[in-house]
Amino acid sequence: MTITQAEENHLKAIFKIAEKEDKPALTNAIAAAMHTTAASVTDMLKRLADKNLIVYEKYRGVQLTGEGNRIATALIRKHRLWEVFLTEKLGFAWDEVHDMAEQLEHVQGEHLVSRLDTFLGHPKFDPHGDPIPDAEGRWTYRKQSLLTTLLPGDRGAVTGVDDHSAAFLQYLDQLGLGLGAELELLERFPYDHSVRVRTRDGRELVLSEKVTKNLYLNILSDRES
Amino acid sequence: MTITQAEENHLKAIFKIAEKEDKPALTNAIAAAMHTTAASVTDMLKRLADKNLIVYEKYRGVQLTGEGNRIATALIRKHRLWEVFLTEKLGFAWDEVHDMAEQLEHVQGEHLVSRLDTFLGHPKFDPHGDPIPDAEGRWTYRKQSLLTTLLPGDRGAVTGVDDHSAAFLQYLDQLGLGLGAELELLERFPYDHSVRVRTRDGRELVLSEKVTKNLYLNILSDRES
DNA sequence: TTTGATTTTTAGGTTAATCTAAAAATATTT
DNA sequence: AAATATTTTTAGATTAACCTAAAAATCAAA
Repeated sequence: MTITQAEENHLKAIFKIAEKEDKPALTNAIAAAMHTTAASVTDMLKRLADKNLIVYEKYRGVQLTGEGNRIATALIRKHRLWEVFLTEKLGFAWDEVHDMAEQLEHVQGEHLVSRLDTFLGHPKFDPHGDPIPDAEGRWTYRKQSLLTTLLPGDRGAVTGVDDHSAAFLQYLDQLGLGLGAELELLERFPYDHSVRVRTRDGRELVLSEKVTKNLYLNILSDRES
Repeated sequence: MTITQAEENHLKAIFKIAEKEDKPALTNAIAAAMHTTAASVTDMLKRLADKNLIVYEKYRGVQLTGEGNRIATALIRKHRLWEVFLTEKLGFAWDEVHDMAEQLEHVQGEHLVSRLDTFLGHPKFDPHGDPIPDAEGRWTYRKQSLLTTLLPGDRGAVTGVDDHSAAFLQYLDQLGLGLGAELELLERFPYDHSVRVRTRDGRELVLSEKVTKNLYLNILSDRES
């Protein structure tokens, strides 16, 4: 049975929504993610259900079957590996690679993914810090916390972002807060939930709530006090 | 104006047919190259003519316009650069890369081709010895002759193939006649147009007409006699 | 718990890209 | 130059993937 690109993309969207919200994906949510309409999604859901890639109950949302899950995971794996290629090998910035990876992930070829993986040195995370599932679909987990959850004195290194927009990624670049950047939380401002931090090179920055809610860090040690 | 993948593929087929036959491409020839039907091609030709990518005269065949030519050339450039990537970087054999490159050539992205080109070191030929046009669409020419045209005593190095089938490429691998392999023509057999050659490492091979008609070499020196 | 709002589905298109079968044009051969 | 063969086009379908507008189902709230 052949799976089209549009079908693959819908499976990926369903996977991501179900993962984030931890419940069946709803038609509207999928439509928003795919930039299409609810009617188009309903159409597609029927097709995916016919192919046993999802379990679809009218008006109740959808869940991936084992096979649907496998396909979505493989697609995410390919997407993220190509993102690593584009940044590491071709020198693109982390805010430029999404659209290209979106196309590259659909390229089919015996051994293509595994050879790409080997060529890249079996990376575990993509340029945005998102984990890359292995060939068997296993995920690498790690402790990371939103910057909102840190307390004054806590230090951490940037491990990922929640907002993947080019605007946010470029802003982080401007601030010198790429993946791996270390910072210490100096102060929290309850008024607007902004925070003051100190970077490794001694710069002090004030980060808005919008930033702190979208930045993940792994905590390096307890607060110094 | 958007150009679809199917349209791009037809332009490429038209380019290759017109180049090889040195005259307008005919409907049937395009259909054969695209593995579709004459009726489908006629349909597509109308669409391409509407977009001013070809000059189409009913029953008379088609030629590319300047813009059509530009698109076809860019596509061939991308295809061949990706083939270099797949062989040089991912370790695929020259008979395995065509189908993947066929998909990769359609991936769109600002600077993607130029960065790939740079990453690969601006290769001038693909893994089959076919020239890679530069960013401005300029081709690299070089002298090469079909093995059929060599005379006893002539020596040459393999520069390319006419038949790109996996079967032929694999057979050449078996014979140790990859790109760059050197050989000397020892003897021609008029009966079946086969030839006897000696390879660099002293092996003697008899090559059928089917092989000699599909193998290009650059002649290294005049015959020794 | 009925009413109003929201979400989802259905009904009925559209477009690109294909197809087959039949008609028309061109080419070939006697 | 007719007759025949071949090629090409037209006519009419089909399928995937979308769309809008209207109907139906579910949810929220007075």
